[in-house]
Amino acid sequence: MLGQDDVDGCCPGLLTAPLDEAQSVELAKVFKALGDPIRLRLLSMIASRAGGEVCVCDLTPAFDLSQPTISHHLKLLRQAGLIDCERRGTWVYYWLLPEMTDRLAGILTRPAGQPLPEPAGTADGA
Amino acid sequence: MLGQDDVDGCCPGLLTAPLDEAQSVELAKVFKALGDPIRLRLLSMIASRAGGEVCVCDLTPAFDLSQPTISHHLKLLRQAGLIDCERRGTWVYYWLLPEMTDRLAGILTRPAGQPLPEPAGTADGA
DNA sequence: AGCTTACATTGAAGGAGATCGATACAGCCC
DNA sequence: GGGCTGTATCGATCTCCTTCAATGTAAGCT
Repeated sequence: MLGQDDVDGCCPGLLTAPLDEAQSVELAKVFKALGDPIRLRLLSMIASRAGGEVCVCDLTPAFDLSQPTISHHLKLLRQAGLIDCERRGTWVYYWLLPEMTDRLAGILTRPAGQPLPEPAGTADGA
Repeated sequence: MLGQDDVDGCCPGLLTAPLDEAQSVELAKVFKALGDPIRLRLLSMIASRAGGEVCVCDLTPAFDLSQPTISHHLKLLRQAGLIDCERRGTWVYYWLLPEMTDRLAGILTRPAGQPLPEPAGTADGA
């Protein structure tokens, strides 16, 4: 999933070559998961946790939303491959899957040797 | 916009500290703009263009969608701060705003000195 | 077993987003 | 000016997403 082909090449990049249709669909799923304030806050709370994992019981009360809603958002983040979870007794713990965020960061990073010209009509423009 | 406070600190990070509500709302807008296959392909076509800019007339025929739909997606990408455009005669040219993608990449990059433990029950777990 | 707590799933309601046809606007050409 | 081409906006429709209350499931406790 998510353009595994590219990973072979080490530096895929949304920004260096046009994405094909299948890649864009896979990538969009992950970005869509990040495209919600609640999920972003959930992810940041999980990722920034010292021990590396957070109990749902610590996440839910931080929001003004019902418990099923939080559970739903966590599910979407998990389906996007951004986090994973494990039940431990009564509680469920979530943690970040840094592989995915690393991949996204790489996809959004342009290789150094590719400066953008300034086409905004200031240099050679009109 | 988009957590300008953080930029001062140089390494904001979704992954190092919990996002506050306002930050998450701003960030979510940008990720939401990326959360669509069409917009991802548009962005990659624009960003990977050699000259740094693309004419809409080169973008529209690459998709099986109507011209207003492509225009709409370009507008969303522009409102997200990911691209900008300029009319030049009859045609309109779009280009990437690398500041935004750089910022996103930074936000998704964890500082080196913060290895994640593996809580998945393989080490000390059950 | 029965009760209680923690979390997930289901089903429904409301709102937001994607898409299109029609139309408006901007600039070129005759 | 009149017609033509390229692009944006408008309005409507349809689908998807967010949210909740209700319910189901898993685990601990008495």
